[in-house]
Amino acid sequence: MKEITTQQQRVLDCIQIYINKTGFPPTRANICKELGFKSPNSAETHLRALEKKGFISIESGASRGISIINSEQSDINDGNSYPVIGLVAAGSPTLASENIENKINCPNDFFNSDFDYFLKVKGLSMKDAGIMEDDLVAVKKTSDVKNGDIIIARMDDEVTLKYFKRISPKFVELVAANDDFENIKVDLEHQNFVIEGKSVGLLRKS
Amino acid sequence: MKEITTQQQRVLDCIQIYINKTGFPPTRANICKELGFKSPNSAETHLRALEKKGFISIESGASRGISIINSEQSDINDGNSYPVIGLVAAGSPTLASENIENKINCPNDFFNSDFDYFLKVKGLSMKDAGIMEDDLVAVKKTSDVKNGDIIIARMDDEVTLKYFKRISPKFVELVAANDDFENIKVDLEHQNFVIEGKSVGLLRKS
DNA sequence: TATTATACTGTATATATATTCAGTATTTAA
DNA sequence: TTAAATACTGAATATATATACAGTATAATA
Repeated sequence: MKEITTQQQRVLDCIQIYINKTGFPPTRANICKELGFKSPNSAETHLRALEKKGFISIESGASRGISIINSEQSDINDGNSYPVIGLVAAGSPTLASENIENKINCPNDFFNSDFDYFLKVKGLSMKDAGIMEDDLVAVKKTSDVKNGDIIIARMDDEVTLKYFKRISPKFVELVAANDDFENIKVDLEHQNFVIEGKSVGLLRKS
Repeated sequence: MKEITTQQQRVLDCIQIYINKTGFPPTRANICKELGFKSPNSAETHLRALEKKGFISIESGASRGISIINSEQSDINDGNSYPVIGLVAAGSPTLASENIENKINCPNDFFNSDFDYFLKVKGLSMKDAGIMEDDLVAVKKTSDVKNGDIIIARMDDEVTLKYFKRISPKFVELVAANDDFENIKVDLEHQNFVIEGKSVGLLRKS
């Protein structure tokens, strides 16, 4: 993160205050009015500078398309607000903001183990384990898993929730809790396989 | 706060998710794209309905001028303590201290509805509904239940967790979510039947 | 029965807004 | 000392966006 100038800081503060007040970001004209500029281009150039330095992002063409990039809350929570991440068929369940559906406040000792985020379940492959569609699985990011653990695994670009079962040093089986689903045998040497974490709890809102 | 319809809830969720994702509220067109509407006026009318009911505020003329009104926020009491009550075959699940196994701290807006206590599940009669042994069901004390609700019912001295199904003015059926269990037909006139409450959420620690 | 609320499609438009271009001036780094 | 970054004014414009208007249809309510 590069250094910010006094004026740029004023503009950044102005954006934050505007969002706090109204719930949505300002236009160029709004910023001008707040800070006394007479040309929208004053705001524009400051915004572009802030964007270049990584303090904000600007969605091209969108009105009020400014969002403040918060470098503080690096990725995970620091208090007791946990992100909810959608389980998408393709792509990793990262904590990048575009994957975060919302956040849930809950004590950090809520489950028996600490955890990092909630994963919103799609499909019924773990039905017999009592995990239903739209359930929120509390996930602890770790690769330290043992047989019988419910794990979040990524193969190539597909993310799945399955029981973990090691069948030999080089082979792992991902076991579904639903007769309608096939188990997946993973060749650790020849397949791209990553363990994202394991389930340490579950939350259902209904 | 008036009642919200299913579609209005979808629009409200859509707005919240959009803000979480992008940092700024959606346009009418954005909402249409997300929810599959073909006319911006579909979004417009939903927004006006949500505004009228007090869920959002809309700044006239401003682009993306939507902000969500958070009615829950008023309670600073975020560390509420809820009792965990064991589901015992005989006897009512009362809040008397001898029935309280322990207490759990969780925000009072944790589930979609407010609730009164956690019920610790015994047995697998609701297995196919994703409710397993030792799960904690968040229970709202009420007798206002409708078909399909998962209810906590007491017959004579036996407490059970079942689906509620009214089959006639004088008969109710308690439906299990497990083929190994028989459904129970209740004669409201001749049997001692009390609805203790209904499930509004679930918590699993594992 | 009429009325209101809900839930949409489809078209049109005034205006809100981002963004470019043309300047001026000062300060900082190579 | 030359370029690049900062810090503005002022005008112009394509388009993004809110919003009104005209319909259709269904369910709930009085």
